[in-house]
Amino acid sequence: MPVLGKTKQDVVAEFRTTEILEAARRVFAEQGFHEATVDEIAEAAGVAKGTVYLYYHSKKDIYWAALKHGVAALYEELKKEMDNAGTVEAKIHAFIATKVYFFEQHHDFFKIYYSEFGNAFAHPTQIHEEFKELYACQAKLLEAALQEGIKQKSVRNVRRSATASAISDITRGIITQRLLGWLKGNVDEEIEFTFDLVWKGIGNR
Amino acid sequence: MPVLGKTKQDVVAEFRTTEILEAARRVFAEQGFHEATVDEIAEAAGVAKGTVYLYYHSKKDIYWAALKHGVAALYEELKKEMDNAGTVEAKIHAFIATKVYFFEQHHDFFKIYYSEFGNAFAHPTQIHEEFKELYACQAKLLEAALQEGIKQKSVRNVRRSATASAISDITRGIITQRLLGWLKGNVDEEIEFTFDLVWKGIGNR
Amino acid sequence: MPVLGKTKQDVVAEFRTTEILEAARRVFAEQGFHEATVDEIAEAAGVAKGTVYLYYHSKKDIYWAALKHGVAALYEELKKEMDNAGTVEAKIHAFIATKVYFFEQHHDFFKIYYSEFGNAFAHPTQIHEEFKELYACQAKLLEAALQEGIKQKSVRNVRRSATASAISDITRGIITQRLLGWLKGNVDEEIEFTFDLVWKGIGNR
Amino acid sequence: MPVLGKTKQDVVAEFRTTEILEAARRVFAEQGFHEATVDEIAEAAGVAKGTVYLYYHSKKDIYWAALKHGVAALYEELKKEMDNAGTVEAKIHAFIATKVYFFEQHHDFFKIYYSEFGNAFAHPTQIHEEFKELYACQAKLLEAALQEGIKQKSVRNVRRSATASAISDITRGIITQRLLGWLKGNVDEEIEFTFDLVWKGIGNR
DNA sequence: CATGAATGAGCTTTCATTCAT
DNA sequence: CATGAATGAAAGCTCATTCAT
Repeated sequence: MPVLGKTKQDVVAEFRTTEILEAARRVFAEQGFHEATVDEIAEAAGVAKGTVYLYYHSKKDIYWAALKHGVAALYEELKKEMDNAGTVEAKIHAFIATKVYFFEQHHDFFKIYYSEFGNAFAHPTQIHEEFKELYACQAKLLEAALQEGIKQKSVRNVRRSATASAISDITRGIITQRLLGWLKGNVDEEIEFTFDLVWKGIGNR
Repeated sequence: MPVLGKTKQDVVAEFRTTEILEAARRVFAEQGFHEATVDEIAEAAGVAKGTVYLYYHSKKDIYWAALKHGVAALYEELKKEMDNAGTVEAKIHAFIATKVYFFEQHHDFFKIYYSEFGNAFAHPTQIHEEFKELYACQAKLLEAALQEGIKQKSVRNVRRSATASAISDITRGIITQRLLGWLKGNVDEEIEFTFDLVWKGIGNR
Repeated sequence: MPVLGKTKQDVVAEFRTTEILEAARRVFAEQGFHEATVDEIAEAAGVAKGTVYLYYHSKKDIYWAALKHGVAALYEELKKEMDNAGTVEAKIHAFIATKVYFFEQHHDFFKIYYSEFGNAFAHPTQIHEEFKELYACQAKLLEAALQEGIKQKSVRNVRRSATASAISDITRGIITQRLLGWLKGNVDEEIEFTFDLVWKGIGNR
Repeated sequence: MPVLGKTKQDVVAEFRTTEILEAARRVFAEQGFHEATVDEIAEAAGVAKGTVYLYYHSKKDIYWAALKHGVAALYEELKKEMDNAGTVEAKIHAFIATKVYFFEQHHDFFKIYYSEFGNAFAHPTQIHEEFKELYACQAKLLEAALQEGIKQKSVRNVRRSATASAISDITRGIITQRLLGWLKGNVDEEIEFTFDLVWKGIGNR
């Protein structure tokens, strides 16, 4: 029966997993972790509550899976776009633009992503260790670009780690404000402005 | 009986209020809003559960009071330090330094402060409108400094609002990383580095 | 100091007791026993909560005192009016009329009085034994009148106890309906109608 | 799977609903609405507390359901018996007898039923509006009979509404006294006596 | 006597999780 | 595999009662 490495059951299982994960993202984003109920997630996924527990051990598990899934997707996109960019300048621009665009398209996910930072303080459990690692991967992309720029003298000899964080923070700031409705206007303008600020801050001369 | 405007009862009431508020800050910081129980707060404050409700109407009330109290204190300090600073450059430096120092001394509060942003997305209720306003006051301090700088030509003609946010975001980033233990080292160095980055980014020439 | 058998303290105590009792009647009538709080009663009486407990042992105590006080007053009035009435017919008329008038003037009390019957089923404790006795006194007034009527042959040889109850029940029915607003109109008409019904029912020929 | 219009689940659900309702009736009757706890009802029904909430939204809901259920059953019986009675005299006799018998068999329910009147004064909320309507249905049965009697001249031209209430009140009085243990004896005698009183009161000549 | 701050038992309701079908 | 009825621990909040002042 198993053909091409995937049985019919595997396919169904994958389908269910994805279905539930996407439902979870929507629900968690709308309600937050605590206000969301497993019932709601199940309903949104079109399955019974018990079925959810066949694929995930607990509510926290679902949350963590949704978070991980999104972070991985973001990372993939960031990596792809930065690799495609030729110059260091272009790479940093790509980082900012890609992240902003990504979250513009996944508001739901950003809410989860962001609030995880908040929770990370509260419960520095193992779950957050993993989150930290995923987050660190993103930073490494930026750090590598900065390193390259410093070598080429196009970037001042800034502390890479701290600078990478700063860029991430500003970028997140833009998204935050757009989601809260404090910043309404053209996204591209926002991106250009931010990049300009950053580049002036770190560029040589 | 009432001497100096304060009766003994006023003193006790104030004592209790403060006691509970500080306990709440600790507990909320450790556990987050939802995980924290009123029982825990009461115990931490050394009073019975019912007593907590004599001074605050609900769990949310306590949380909001703790948040407001801290934000107000931060604002006062920011205002004082920025007013004392002579030049625009000094004002912006003061903003960054004061905020970092403040949270270095009030880790508990930062956790609450920060996670409030996370919640703000999920439930844009009235409580968050008020939070937004308090937060906006901080931004105004920075915007005013930037405006002055632009007039004096010491600052490029950047968009004040967005720039103010960017500065706030970077600053918060530093604190975040220090709290998460991702950034261990001399605070002052961190501050100088950040200020340098910012000033290079926005300064003329 | 004690003059005329009453010290100043006795006077104050009596004043407090009455004050609290009347406040209790109002509050219990408005909110029912369980919804009413001792705080409300104290406030309505213009004293502190602790003071209430100086004069009554418990919330139930207050309730019971309010009930007893009212029932006693009603009994006094019934007895007076029935004694003043010359004929048996007049006595029975007086019973109905006096009771209706009494409750017209003491709506508050009726609510308490009435609901006590409801509670009497639920908790046939000692408190209700006493209530039963007080209630029985009223019945005896009627039974005596009926007995007299039977002797004089103006009343059929009905079973006195059951008939007395029936008269009480109809009378209470009128008041109930007036309080619930199901019966709006002239009270006197209502009384006459009821008396007519009763007298036809029990009268000879 | 669904056979005869009822699936197995429907049967179970109906069973639970009934089970809980009957348990509720017992507990409410014994303790009264406020003293009764949902825990007790659950235990009496042999289910966990959470299960109760699967079938009823709130404690009030359960109470109201129990009340409605009983009132409806009483109405059905009254209607059936009165319809079966040929003469007006028989109809009125049927009303009294049926009501007394019904409550003799459902003491629990009477306690709830009765105390609802008490509560109706205190909180004239929507729930009591509905109760009033159900109660009014009973009155209409009697009024119709009286109307017929008046037409046939077997009944004096009494005010139907007030008379119907009076009959209800006396009937309730009998039950009350039997439940309180103030009246021990043959039920039928009691019924006959009451009917006699009523019929003498309203009958022509 | 009078006060009212403090207490803590007790209540309703929710919901993550389990498991028999 | 899928279901959803059943569970029961846990939490926020109230309020009768006490007692130090």
